[in-house]
Amino acid sequence: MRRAERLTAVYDRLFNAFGTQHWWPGETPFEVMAGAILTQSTNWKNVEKAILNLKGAGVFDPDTMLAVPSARLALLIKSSGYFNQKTKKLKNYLEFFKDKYNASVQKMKMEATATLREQLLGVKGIGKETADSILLYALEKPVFVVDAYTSRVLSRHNIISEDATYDELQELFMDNLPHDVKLFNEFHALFVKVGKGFCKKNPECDRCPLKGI
DNA sequence: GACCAGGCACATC
DNA sequence: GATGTGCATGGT
Repeated sequence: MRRAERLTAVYDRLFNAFGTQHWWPGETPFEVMAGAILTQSTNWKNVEKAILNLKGAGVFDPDTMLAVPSARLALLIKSSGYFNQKTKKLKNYLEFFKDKYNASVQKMKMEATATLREQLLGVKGIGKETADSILLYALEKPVFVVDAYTSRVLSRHNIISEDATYDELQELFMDNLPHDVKLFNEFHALFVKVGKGFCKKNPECDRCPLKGI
């Protein structure tokens, strides 16, 4: 089967099994941006607590967050783990967001995708997955987000090599699927869904919707 | 009480 | 370029 057909088959099976995932689980683009950093190597539940804390403290907007002393910010996001590192990362990002785009999502969206990605990757603490998550889920740019689940699920089902790189995986999707924001949004979310569930451990793959694909 | 979670930067070879 | 390590909480 051709690459494109194979990927479409994967998508169809996942979508038929799990349906719409309603991602990203954040209310605003800014919440997606902050969440993308906070969820690095961290369970989303722990991130939700951190975001609730930030909202509860009344500091969940770019200007206020930048002004909050790092020690206090770290305490507020404690539940998300790596809190000292993430405090720096958040502030680095917020400085960039404010300096370059006046903390305006609308202004940011007007910039070319390739330029945005370069700029995001230039922010210390923003790597490929975080940059792409912000591009797709906050700015609605057609960029495929790769993560540990994408690689795990696809390699487990012998669709890609176990040691395929981020770039290789991203190209696989970008070269073989229409650059559609809705499709990329749903597809990534479905990988997380199946990765957390049936594909987590080999034995459970018996009931995996991707079995035998 | 291990083990892992929607990464990333940095050091070292 | 590949490989190893620190960062840290909370759920299973």
